[in-house]
Amino acid sequence: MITDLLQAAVLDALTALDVDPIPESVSLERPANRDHGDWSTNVALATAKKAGRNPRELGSQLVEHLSANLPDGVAAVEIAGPGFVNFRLDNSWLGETIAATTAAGVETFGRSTQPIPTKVIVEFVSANPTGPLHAGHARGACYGDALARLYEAVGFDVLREFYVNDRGVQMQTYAKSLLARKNGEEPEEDGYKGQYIIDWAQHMPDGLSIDEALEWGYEYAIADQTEVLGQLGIHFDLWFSERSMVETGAIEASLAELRERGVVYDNDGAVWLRSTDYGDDKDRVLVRSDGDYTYILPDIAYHRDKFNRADRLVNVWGADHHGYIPRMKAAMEATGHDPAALSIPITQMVRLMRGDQEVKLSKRTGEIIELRELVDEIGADATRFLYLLQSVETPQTFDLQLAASKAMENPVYYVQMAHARLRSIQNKVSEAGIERQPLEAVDFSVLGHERELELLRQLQQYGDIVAIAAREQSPHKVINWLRDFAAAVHGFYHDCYVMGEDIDPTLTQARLWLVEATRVGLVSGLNLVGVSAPDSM
RNA sequence: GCCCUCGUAGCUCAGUUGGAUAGAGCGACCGCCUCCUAAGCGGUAGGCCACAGGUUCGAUUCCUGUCGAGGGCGCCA
Repeated sequence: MITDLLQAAVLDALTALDVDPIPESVSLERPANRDHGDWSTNVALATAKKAGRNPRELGSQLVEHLSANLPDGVAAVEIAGPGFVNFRLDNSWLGETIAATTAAGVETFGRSTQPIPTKVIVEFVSANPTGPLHAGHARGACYGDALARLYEAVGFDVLREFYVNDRGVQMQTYAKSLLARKNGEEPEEDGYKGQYIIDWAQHMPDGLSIDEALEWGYEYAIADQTEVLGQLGIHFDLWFSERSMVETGAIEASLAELRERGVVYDNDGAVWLRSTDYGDDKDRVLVRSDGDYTYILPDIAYHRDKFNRADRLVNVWGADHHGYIPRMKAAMEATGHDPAALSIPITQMVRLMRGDQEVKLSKRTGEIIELRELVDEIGADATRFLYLLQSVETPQTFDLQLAASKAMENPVYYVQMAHARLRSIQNKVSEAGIERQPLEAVDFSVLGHERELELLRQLQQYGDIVAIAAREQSPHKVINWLRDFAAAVHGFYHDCYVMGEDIDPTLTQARLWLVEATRVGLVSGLNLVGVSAPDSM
């Protein structure tokens, strides 16, 4: 890697200049402004004070030393600003980047080649099995799956899990509501009143008992949720049943363990977790005075189970659950687990708009918009891409009109069109009877157009972007890269013709390889966010 | 009242462990098709990075406070 080379060269120079102390690491970054070269280090600024030197002066000395001993691939070293040292590369990296990218291919480009022996469980969606998924679940669904893909890309061993709250009063209520509708009656006061209950009840067999209705409704809801998630290309490795932990005794085992650790106590006939000892603002009831569990005890049991199977846990929760993070972390600490091994990204709320108009309810049912309606209206690719468009930490405004638009103003079409154009070039060239020659036979020194350089610069950055996106749990960074990269593709497409009367065959070959490398990058990025790369549009 | 998240262009949002002149898309205005899809490309205008302090060579970024927005504070899940 060029960065290793540069770091070593800078450290050598610092030693030669008797800088003391020598910094532990030399940070290299890509300057935002291209006039500042290809790579830049602030090492002179960072070390000057400790070493009792003037930053700008130290920088100049570094430049002098480095210029006299130019590292391979470096064309020039310059001093700038308060003491930045900037590196300008020669053009040898162009061909190298193309070769590396195409050799890696879409499956491995930008991804870690070495598996990390760490098991990560990403739990997301985890909606109640009492109805269809609605639009509010979409952000967590798209985010959770993209996060899982990112973790896989950097080498983790990843499991996707859906925690099914199939125990508790809501299941009874759900079953009663189904039965009521089956009999043509209104559900009781606090029952489920949605249109979907009426629709689903019609499919339910006659004469079911409440337990049978519960089982039937449970299966039906899970099947429905699985289907719509499948439309989005989201599949879970495990649908973990809360109820199963009653049967296996896992819940009682967890409670016994908590008692053993002395972190629970009895009061008012209930069993309490002493969570205030671990940073929570209140102690929490684990077992109610009527003997039933609150949600938190099964939750603890579930996390205990997960920690037995994995090293790191990631729970994707909606903003309405953020208040539960402290108690969950407290519970983990109380059970002897490292709270830092559990991370809980929160997805902020989404406002659905149709143009200027806020969309609160479904036109069809007059109720909360189902995820299925959303996917039917705008498609799976747009749903995934647009929900990932921005950081989940910030509330999102989602415009359905824009999402359904088949014009370039729609970011997902803009990016997919970039891929279609690359394919189009390849097809045209192929139709003209031109074959891409072996890499070794191609002269990449003919490349150098600003559009070409921009594509290659972005390809070079992609691996870093993936690593940062995974580390920061921010798939939207991949989306941003894709948008920038697509812009570079459209610019190249516009200004740099691959084939034509006035295009030298040597240039055609070099650009043909560049097109393929670019395509690999684009497809790899789209795969990471679960969006398709169509060959034509 | 307490807790969490957030506040950047007219709108929707980026901003990579604190770096150089804060970016992109949309909208507005102005250009570019004899040529692999103009479903595109280029340019111009548009900013007190909510506000006030602090930390330091340097703060949109870190800390504190104020104001504003959203969410949460059950023996519901």
